[in-house]
Amino acid sequence: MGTIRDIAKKAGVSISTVSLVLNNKGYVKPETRQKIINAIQELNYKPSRSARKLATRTNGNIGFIIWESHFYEVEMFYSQVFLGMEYAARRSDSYILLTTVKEEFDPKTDLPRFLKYNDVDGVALAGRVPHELALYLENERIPFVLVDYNIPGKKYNSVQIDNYNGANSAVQHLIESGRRRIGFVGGTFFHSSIKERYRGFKECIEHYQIMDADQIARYTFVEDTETSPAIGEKGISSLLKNDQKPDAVFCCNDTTAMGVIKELHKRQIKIPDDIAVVGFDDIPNAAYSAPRLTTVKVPKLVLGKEAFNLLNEVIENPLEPPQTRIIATTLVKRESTGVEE
Amino acid sequence: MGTIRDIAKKAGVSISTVSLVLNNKGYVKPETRQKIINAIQELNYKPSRSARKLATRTNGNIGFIIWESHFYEVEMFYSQVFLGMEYAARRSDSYILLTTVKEEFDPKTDLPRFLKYNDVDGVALAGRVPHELALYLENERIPFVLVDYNIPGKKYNSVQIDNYNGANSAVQHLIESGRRRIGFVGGTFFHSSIKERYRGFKECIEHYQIMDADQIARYTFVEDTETSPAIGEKGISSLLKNDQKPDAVFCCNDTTAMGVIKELHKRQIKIPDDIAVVGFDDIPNAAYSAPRLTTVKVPKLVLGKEAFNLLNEVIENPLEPPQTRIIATTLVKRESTGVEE
DNA sequence: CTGAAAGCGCTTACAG
DNA sequence: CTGAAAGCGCTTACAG
Repeated sequence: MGTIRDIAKKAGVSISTVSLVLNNKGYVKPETRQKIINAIQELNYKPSRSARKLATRTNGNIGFIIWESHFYEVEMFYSQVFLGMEYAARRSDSYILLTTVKEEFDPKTDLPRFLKYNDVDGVALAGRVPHELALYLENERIPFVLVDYNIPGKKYNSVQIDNYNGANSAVQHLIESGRRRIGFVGGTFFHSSIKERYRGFKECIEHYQIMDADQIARYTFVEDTETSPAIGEKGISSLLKNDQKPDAVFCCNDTTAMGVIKELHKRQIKIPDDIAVVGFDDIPNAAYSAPRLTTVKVPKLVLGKEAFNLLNEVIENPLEPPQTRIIATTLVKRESTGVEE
Repeated sequence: MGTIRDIAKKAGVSISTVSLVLNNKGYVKPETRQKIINAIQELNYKPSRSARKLATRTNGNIGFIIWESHFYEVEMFYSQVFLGMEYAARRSDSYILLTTVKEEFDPKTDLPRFLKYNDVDGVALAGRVPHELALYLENERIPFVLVDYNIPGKKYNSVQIDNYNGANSAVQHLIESGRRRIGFVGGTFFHSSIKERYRGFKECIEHYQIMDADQIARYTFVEDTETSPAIGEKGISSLLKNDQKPDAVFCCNDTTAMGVIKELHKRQIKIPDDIAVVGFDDIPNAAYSAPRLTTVKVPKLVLGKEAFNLLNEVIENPLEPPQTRIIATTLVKRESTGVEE
């Protein structure tokens, strides 16, 4: 491989000059630059990352932390977010170190090793994470951003999905296609994103005045657990106990919607003829379920990319006030609402 | 944070001695060691990774490469393998750099940046990967291991699932529970693991002599594409055209089995009463499908851990002949074969 | 058992 | 426009 010194010798210049062209700094005479570039190519030279990082006193690494349980789940949501960050990182010279933390988290013993050994310039926290971890990062003044999550009562840098408007557009779509008794099925509001989706649902209905407060309440099913198909099954079963069956259901996410669909099948209730179903997320399965699921698509790669950009800004400029970046969603119309595009 | 020099000063020793205790090398008088340890704790000192890596001329990083399409798929298989590696890495001082490559791959333009810049000591290739990539690594003498894949005609270091015995035990289980016309549904044999599963299936049937070669052929459905539920649906539909319906199906993986189950439901064929179904992998869904799926469990975390261990051995000892490590599977009996444990 | 010194391969003022 | 020199924070023979 060789070192910068070999290049300098071969090109007949000093290592300072080589370093300048390596980093595209200062002004180097074109011929000199060319000689150096040639030498680099001939010797297939790659600068040592460690040496460079040592000299510049940076790490060039970014941490990506996710709940362990999310990694065991079926949904690929956070893998996609990671991939979005990784894509963005490819254009920089940083690497992303991915690791998990457990639900029960104590900074004293459970700190990811890149934090313990100070090997990252900043951290992205994906989805729900232990609050102790965020507090630790805040105290240690380690730059970080939350992705698709926020912590009540705290103002941190974060990248969020536009849950409110996403839900709003989904419900509007239902109303416009003639639905008048629209139910909601969801998991714990501990995730603010789900709370926001509910708000989007509720306010859209209020805006169009198709149901009164009492009806909304009767057509709302929320269980205080992590979302799952099981919630969907229970939820729709519960809504069906109303005297008048709902003619549409907005589910807090696709996973839940899958449960709803399963239960409706079981009861031989036709989708979308009897009841339309809408999800949120656009998981891979949504396009392949029977019927194919209308859903609010969350651009996960964009989420990751924005998280990367924001994090780097925070690293550059740690003293700026925290900001929130909102990522827009798009409604994907499929069979489950009967108006596939 | 401070540097090693601050510790030396505080403890009243030289930096050499601090380095010795940091690395647990040589012999340091207990009192001296204690003084140093105290200083480290008081100053909350963390050695600089870059400086250490520069001095030792190592990277301390390992690359993990996976097909991009695998990342978009529903299955979490390789995420789990990655997690197994990450767990193992936690006990060492290395980081794992995860990235993807596209299906059409040209080393000249598509090389992961950690290879381009020489930032890893070795690489794990997870699942099917471009052969050009493996050849590149071989030529460049970069240590690598294949995980759950191998390249025909090449002898590389690899960690493999015991597909043959896994399939064998699954089919044996079917035979022992009285099944006599056992079908096979699978995707492309390009993946040697699927070929091996088929071999395990076939040889088990031959061993028990429950079907002759002709029958085996008639009850085998293989489509030369990547596995998917769609293959399962098509496959079982095809097998059902036999005069005598099969009374069991061994699917090349759970994803395929899900398609089989779906199609059987549609045709109102009872599982396991009419037809028993077995999968392979034990994806999260397998335990929640209706009926719950009997399957061959692949210990993904172990796979990752062994890959990490083997890779490190290869890095230490690059000249050893390539080895293959086989990871055992276990049969998980559930409703779909009627003998849940 | 411990210290002084050289070296790892870069970057970055500072001269000129 | 380019070079000499110091420095980043470690490790590692080598003395003693």
